[in-house]
Amino acid sequence: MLFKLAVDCVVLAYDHTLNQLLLLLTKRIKEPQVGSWVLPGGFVKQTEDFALTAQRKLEEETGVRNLYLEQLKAYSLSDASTHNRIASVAYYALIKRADYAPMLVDAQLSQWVPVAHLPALPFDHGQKVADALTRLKQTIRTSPIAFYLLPVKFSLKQLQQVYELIYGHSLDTRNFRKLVKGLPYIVPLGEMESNVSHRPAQLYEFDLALYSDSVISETI
Amino acid sequence: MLFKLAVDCVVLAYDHTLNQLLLLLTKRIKEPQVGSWVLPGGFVKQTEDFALTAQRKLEEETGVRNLYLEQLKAYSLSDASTHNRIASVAYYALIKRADYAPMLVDAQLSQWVPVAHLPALPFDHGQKVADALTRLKQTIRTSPIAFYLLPVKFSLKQLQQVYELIYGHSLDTRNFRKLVKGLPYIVPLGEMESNVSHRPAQLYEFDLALYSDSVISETI
DNA sequence: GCAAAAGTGTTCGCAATACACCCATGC
DNA sequence: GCATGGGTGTATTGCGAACACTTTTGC
Repeated sequence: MLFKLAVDCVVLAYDHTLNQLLLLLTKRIKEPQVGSWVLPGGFVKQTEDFALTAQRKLEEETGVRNLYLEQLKAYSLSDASTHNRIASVAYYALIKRADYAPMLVDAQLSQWVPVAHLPALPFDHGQKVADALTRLKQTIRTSPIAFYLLPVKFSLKQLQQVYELIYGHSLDTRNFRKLVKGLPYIVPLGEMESNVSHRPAQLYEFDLALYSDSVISETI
Repeated sequence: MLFKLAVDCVVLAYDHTLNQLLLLLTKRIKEPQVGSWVLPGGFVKQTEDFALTAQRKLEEETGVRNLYLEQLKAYSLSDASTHNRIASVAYYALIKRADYAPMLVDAQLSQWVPVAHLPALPFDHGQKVADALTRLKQTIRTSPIAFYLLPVKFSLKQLQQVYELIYGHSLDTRNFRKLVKGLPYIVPLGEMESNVSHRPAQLYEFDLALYSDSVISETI
């Protein structure tokens, strides 16, 4: 029994003006389900492993190279009617909104939709998105991946909002800031927000080297 | 590009006399690597989804029907030399040692090895075992799956040992027992251990219905 | 000066940790 | 009676949760 192997990507970004997590969808250009909005993805090629397929597809569709990419799991498509069945491996990716090259959105071949108001998706793509969000919730508790969604320079408010969106509930601002200030790898830049009609926020940066150090010292 | 799809199973059991987690290995009967010890598994058949393949293989090889089975992830085999490549989906399973029908062990076609002293495994099977143990560590923190490894009636000492083996470090007995006694779904039977040359231990049972109740009441 | 969001400390309760001795059985 | 593992309670500490006001900017 032989399979075609597809890779599907749940690509998430954070829009701080909307204060929403966004999911990237593309328009199908082949049967079945031509014209409907689905997860970006494609078939695994000769020399690729899955992760490479996912990376290639994402670079084609978003122009983004610096991203967080992690495999979710494999799904067997229920549609076992044909001779060559299709199986798919789902990945989820976190990208910075600003890095996204919008050529495909302009051509109406892709769009961002808020995960809070997802349309029904064909195939098992709805399930994959749900699984990705569950995984993200778990992973963000133990791993500093929020920074893949945020601009390089961000305010603590933005950081908090990302956590609130992913957890699905609000956090206490004072407790959150207390916690963050205890982390050596989230470093305040001298810089402030500008052009806001209220008190400007201090900007911060995630320092990967300091994070690695802190992980090592915990392990010892 | 077409693939053959294999399923590999990391099957774990607990032996309380050895106080070890055991991994099930089978002897390969085909090239490549004939005669070496590998994870049990097989190819996905026409009408099956992966989980079904895993279940079928496990029943063939262990005779066990009541088990915990969860997908780990998909692996692309690096050996991309041939025309039809092989991809594999790994599962991990927890079974009760006593349920295992030992016909294959007797025939020297399979064996149990302590996970603490694993031999090097061919292909990427070593990686799969490592990934399974990592996943198990995470899952056991939030989900009562230790009971799939234990006999129906078990002592608190046995339960503690399972947690210690999976976590990889020892736990404080008094604190552990205090915690367990606070759980409504771990119920003491009147019964005691027998034929032990020391004070016999109280036996306990995991009550799934009570567990479900407690999960629901937490959610409300 | 007013609207709007940034920023800041203290208290409380609970859960995790550390720790040492008596008990019941088989031989 | 002794060897072996079963079984028990208390005190301390650290961490997460709750909570309200002042500050800085643009207009």
